[in-house]
Amino acid sequence: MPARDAPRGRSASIWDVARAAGVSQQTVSRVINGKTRVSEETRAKVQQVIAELGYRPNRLAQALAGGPVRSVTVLTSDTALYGAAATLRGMEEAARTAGFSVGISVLDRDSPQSDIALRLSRPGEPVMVIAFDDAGRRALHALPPDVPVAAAVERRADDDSNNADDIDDAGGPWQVWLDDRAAAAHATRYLLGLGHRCVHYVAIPSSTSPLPQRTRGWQDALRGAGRPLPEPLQGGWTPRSGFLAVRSLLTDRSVTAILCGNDDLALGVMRAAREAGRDIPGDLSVVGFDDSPPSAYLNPSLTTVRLDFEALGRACFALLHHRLAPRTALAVPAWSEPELIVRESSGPAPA
Amino acid sequence: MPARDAPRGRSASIWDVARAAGVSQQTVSRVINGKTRVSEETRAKVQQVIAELGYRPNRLAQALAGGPVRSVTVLTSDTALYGAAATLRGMEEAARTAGFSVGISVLDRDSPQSDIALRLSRPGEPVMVIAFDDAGRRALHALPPDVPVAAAVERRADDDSNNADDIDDAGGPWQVWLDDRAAAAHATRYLLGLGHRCVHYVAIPSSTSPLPQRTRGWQDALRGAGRPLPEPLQGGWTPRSGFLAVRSLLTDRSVTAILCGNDDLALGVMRAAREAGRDIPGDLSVVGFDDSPPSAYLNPSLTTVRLDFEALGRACFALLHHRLAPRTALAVPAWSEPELIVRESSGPAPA
DNA sequence: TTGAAAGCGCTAACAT
DNA sequence: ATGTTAGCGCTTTCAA
Repeated sequence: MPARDAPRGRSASIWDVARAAGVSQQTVSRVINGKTRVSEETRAKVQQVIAELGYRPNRLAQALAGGPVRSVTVLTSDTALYGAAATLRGMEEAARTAGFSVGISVLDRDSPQSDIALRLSRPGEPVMVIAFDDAGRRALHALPPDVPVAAAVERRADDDSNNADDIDDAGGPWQVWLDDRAAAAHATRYLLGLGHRCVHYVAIPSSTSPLPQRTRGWQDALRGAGRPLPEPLQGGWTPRSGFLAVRSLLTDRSVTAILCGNDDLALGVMRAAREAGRDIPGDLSVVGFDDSPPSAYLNPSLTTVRLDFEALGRACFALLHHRLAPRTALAVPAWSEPELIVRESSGPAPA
Repeated sequence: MPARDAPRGRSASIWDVARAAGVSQQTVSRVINGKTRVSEETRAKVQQVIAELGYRPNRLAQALAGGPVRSVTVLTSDTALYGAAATLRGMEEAARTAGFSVGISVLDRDSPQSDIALRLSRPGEPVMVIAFDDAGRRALHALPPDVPVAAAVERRADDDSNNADDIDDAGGPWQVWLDDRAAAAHATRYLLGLGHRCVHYVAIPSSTSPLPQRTRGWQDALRGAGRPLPEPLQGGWTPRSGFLAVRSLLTDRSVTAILCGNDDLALGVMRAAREAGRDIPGDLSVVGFDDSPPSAYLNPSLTTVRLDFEALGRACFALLHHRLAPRTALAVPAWSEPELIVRESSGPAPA
């Protein structure tokens, strides 16, 4: 066994452990990795030395030497948004539980796509993309082909659209999504069921063109009920954008129900309603999307669609994990279907 | 120059570039790192080949070979909380801008401290800790001594406490914090100035013992005004905990002003007030802490203390960066002082 | 200005 | 069951 110096300033390496334990460096490696080909006696001795020296394996070196992949980078575009933040939490938790270290890289609105590869710690580094919006989606497409990737996306893969522009399986089957479309339709039907003649919609910016899933679901329900389709109002991600989007609309008293692309928009809409002298839910019903944490405590509390972002994030990791190390069966944990949570902000249409 | 095979499946390495460019591997390294000792001609040639081959340096190998440190791991305990999430955003942005890759590891409520070192990708990996709460603080203490660390913490280093238990400079000077104490005092004085006899306080869980900064600031102001000090009410992090904490208190009509440890608590408090038939701000003033995004749009909109978490995160990285590579001067970007944002939820004491 | 050699800490393949 | 060897892709010496 080649002699190595004792640690001098630098922290203990696998060689230091090997020398102190009187075994080869390779045996230490076997112990670290839980391989079976080590006698109980030797294993115990090595682990004792590891504890004594405070040895911690260098994951960089492990990865470089071709060890199993134990790291993943998450690309996401705005962690200030509840959906992205919750999805990230789910991904991080699942990855950490599986022994992966998690890198995160936030996409600027206008970060050049050529940068994407440089955010990875090495060629071939596995990646998860939170691609609910356009920045995420562009990043997903800009990823080099040799990168193993799984993504949480907006649209469903089995979309029934005829629009060729909308067909896009660049991510292959390695995608997970929530059924926004059905959820939006369900929420809209709920409002129609309350007697509202029409339901207006304030849209979030979307990654899909021409029509995002939530917008489609809303249209599905209106069409199904034989109602006219008003133009969707274009909002952003913030309460302010919701506020601005509906301000003029609210002067029209025939508008009695508004579905919002997320809870923040709904917050702005409710504010605008208050300033317009509208009563919620007396003469205006407002429904949000996401069930972000404050929603249950707003005044009035917000009727909204609960989406299981955390479980979606966990499932996305499970998908990636399976892609990296296919085991017997692909076991992706299930996530809950979107669920309408009825609270105070919605009620029967005014007489 | 030793011959190497062309890339076969694996992506291009520095050797592939060297061979294709007809230079040594070392010269390619110089070009990558922007060293000056390369002729213009050679540099151009190498860069052209790099582009042709789609070569991307392997950051793992760079780090392993003793290159400059270009990665950092953030330890944080609950990214669902606005303060932690905003601080993380600031850290990530600053780090990415400086060319660092960012790892993130979320601390469980009861993750064993022995785990901490294993979350790092290598011994000596630099770390930032978001230590606003107890989990973060314990992680900060559990970090091995050879780890370069900077932390965003709750308490100020120059605390005037006499309690030895409270003195703790384990993190050394590599800490940044917001002046919670002064801010809480300011908010409390603001309420007293509106004519309120007393101000009650609903506390967030805290990393410092026995008394967290916000609680102290609140007490400072009450003492300064010669008012009695009610027991602080213990809340958690959620609206629900705020709701539960004050429910019984609100039956007492002499309670006219409540300061909350964060905006989520305030949300729950306002809900409880509504259910108790109290009018805000007519007969009850509520003030929050953090200025989280929804606050401006709540009903009523929330008077709160704005804290510049993102800038704090950026400053924390600047500190760490300087620690890793001391340059001429330590230039830590300034962050804003806490600022009271007066909105609709606070007003004069009832007659 | 450029090249060659050594080695970062580890794992895999092949010994024994 | 354990040891030896050869890299992983790069940066640092040191030489030319």
